[in-house]
Amino acid sequence: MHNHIRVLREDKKISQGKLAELCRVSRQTINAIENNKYDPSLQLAFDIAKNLDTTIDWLFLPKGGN
Amino acid sequence: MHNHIRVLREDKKISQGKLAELCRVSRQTINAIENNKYDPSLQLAFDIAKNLDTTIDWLFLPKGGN
DNA sequence: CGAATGTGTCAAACATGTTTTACATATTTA
DNA sequence: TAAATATGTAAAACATGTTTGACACATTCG
Repeated sequence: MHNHIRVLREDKKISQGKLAELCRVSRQTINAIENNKYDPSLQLAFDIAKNLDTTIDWLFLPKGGN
Repeated sequence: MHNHIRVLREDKKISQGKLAELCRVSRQTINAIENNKYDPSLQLAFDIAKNLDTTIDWLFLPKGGN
């Protein structure tokens, strides 16, 4: 699963730590997701999308196409 | 997290077992998700949405609004 | 330069999602 | 009515996601 978090986050000029705080998760979690270490939970995916003013369907590109 | 899986699945007249097979997970997984025992992984959420011809953002209603 | 901020990473512990096997009960259909 | 199909549920094992604390390195800013 690929995602567009980093670009959008940098567009909004907020740090991984700030996004983590907005989503109420640790900074390591955001970092791991941006670097494709693992996928976020569905709830966290919604939180990230919301805080980056977009939708899950736009932010994430599932394996196997959608 | 609430979801509209059951209605959509019944609209398409497929069983939990059939949807499970299409999504390549066990029937118990689909059953647990329909009955809000836990949320699917992000990848599985995409697979379910795809097989029900809809989007994650339409299918799932995250806790805390979106 | 030195301090502060941002990013990458690691390990251990803990939380959540998924499979398998199994059984009970209901609903449909031959 | 009997057989087949569909659903709910449970426990154990296993896989994945998340936290905490820690450290390294780079970049920015006073």
